[in-house]
Amino acid sequence: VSIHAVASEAGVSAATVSRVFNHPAKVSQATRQLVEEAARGLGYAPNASARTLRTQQSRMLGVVLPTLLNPVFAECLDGIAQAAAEQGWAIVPVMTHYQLEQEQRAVEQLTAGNVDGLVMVVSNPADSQALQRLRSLGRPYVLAYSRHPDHPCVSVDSAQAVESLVGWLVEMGHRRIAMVTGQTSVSDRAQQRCEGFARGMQRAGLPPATVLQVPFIETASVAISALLRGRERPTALVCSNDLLAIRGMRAARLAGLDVPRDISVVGFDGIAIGEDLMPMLTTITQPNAEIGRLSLKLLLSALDGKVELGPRASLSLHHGFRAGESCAPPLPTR
Amino acid sequence: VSIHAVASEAGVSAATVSRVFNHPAKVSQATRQLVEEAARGLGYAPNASARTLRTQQSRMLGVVLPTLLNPVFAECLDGIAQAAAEQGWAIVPVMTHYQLEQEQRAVEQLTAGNVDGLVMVVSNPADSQALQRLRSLGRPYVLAYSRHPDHPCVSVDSAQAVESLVGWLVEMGHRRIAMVTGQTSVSDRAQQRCEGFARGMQRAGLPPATVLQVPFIETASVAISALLRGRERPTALVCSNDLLAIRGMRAARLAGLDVPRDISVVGFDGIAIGEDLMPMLTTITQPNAEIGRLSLKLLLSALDGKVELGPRASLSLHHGFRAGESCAPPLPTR
DNA sequence: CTGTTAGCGCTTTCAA
DNA sequence: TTGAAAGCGCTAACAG
Repeated sequence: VSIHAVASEAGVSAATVSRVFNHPAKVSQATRQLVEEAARGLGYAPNASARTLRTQQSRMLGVVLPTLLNPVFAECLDGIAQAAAEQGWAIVPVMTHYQLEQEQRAVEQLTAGNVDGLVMVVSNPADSQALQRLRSLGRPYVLAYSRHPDHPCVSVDSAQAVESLVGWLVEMGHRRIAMVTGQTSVSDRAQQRCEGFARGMQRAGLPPATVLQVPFIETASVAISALLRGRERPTALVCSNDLLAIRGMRAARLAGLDVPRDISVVGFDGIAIGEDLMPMLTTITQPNAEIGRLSLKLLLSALDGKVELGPRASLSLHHGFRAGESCAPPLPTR
Repeated sequence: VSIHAVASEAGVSAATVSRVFNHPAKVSQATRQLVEEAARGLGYAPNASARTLRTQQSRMLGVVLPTLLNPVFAECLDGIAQAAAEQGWAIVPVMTHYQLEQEQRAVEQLTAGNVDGLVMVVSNPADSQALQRLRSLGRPYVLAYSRHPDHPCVSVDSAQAVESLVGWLVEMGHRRIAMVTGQTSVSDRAQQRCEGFARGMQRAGLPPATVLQVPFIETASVAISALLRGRERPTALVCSNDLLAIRGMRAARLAGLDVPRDISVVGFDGIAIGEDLMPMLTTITQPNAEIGRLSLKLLLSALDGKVELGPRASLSLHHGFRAGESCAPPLPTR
């Protein structure tokens, strides 16, 4: 059922039907009602591809993200989807599983697929050719979580967050604090968090501390256990994300340590499930859904021409802190 | 850069360029190479909407699901996305947040948006007009997780799973077993699980037991605490999903009970994070990613004409069981 | 306020 | 094996 069916049903031209849907004010009251009725009667809905072909606007946005298996990104995509739905846009998500090459392919696929813009979730500006490509194509895009002077980003200041967190732990009495992180070479966010950690330790006048890097999530528990079994083990563990922190808590318990009595654990991200744990995970929270929502809104503003999508458009959001139950002052040393 | 640009660059007609991309065998070796080179040189990629308009095939699939905030659905969508990417299809997810009305809208939006088919995740055949609509439109669709004799479904037999689970608990020594579930009126899966629970209890010769319904996730902890504070409290809690089970464990601990010593807790779904908890969550596992993957593949087979999408196409998968650490024999009564 | 017309980029007969 | 031509459904000048 096409626009012509509606047109002839209503006894008007296709152009008029089109106007009723796109510029209702340009059509007389009477004609409009006539057309609307005909459309309803036939169950007509404008054909999206025809409209896209004609207007060069698909009202679809691509979202490139590593995985949905980390709740951070699920929460973020949820925010993106919500904002998109509100504005009548559709989203097309593509998962890269942290593979640069897949990110590349995703961007290629999405741009060929006529999306009007993209949200790149945790893309790494340092080594992503995908971003270059987008720029050279002139496709509007926004980076979520990343921070970079050359791109429009929506993020929180992780480094500062971790730095102040370290201060908080020190105030609580901790001295031997270790950092656990994923591969810093592939994640600029992990890097920033480590940097914040280093700054925090330095500012507290403490010596540079252990930074345990666990490349694969599967081996995290093992590595953390080893760290905890050592003598002079840390009294607090700062983890670069919540999933790692949760594994850290498990590793600690398996090593016979009580959290938080024997060891404090802190995460980063603020995924919802952390609140339901026992002990509730202490963590730096990011407004994940909000980051998604705002990334999308920023993108839409740009498509509206309301905003120029340069680095100056970047948004820096506030992080939060969930006190939780996984931290406590260290036991007095005997 | 359109097909004509490539055509004139290569000194052939647009039709030939089209053939090179769609039916390479119909073009001579020489011409093909010529065209391929020209296309590469110009960075040409066929315009998706034009192609869709012409062929009436968008290579896009809609996915309607309640939320990404429950890892079950995130895992499922991950599977869907993976299968789609493998076959070169794009997906357009829409979240309903369990609102029937939004489900309706989602289907309307997606069909108008020219998706070639849809995966409906946990749609409730009993009260979803959206499914009727899809059927009357003749749009292919597959239900994930649902079980219904009139629709093509990909699911596991929850009732049977819970029934056997109850048997396992009874064998372990439990007699006072309670079920905790979300609103059964809106979820046919919750209903099935409760039914399996009832059957299991009956089969064990135990009296019909408490079934605690917690409509809102926020209030789950409160309700569960109340249940656990009662005298003659249950020694085991069967929860209709993992999120509920995790909250249940927290509620138990807050009530001063040790899991599993004082109370056993079992979940349903097999979300990944359950494995990292302390104690590791005992649960009936569903192959969530696989359910997504297979739903999508079934849909694609139907679009290929390889399969007729009737109820006979439904797939029943095996559930699994993760022994975990959240269950133990009940303490001997003094 | 409404209709006519042209064309978005592509695929597919049909004819050569 | 290739090209010419028509048309998928829609929108936006433009003219009336």
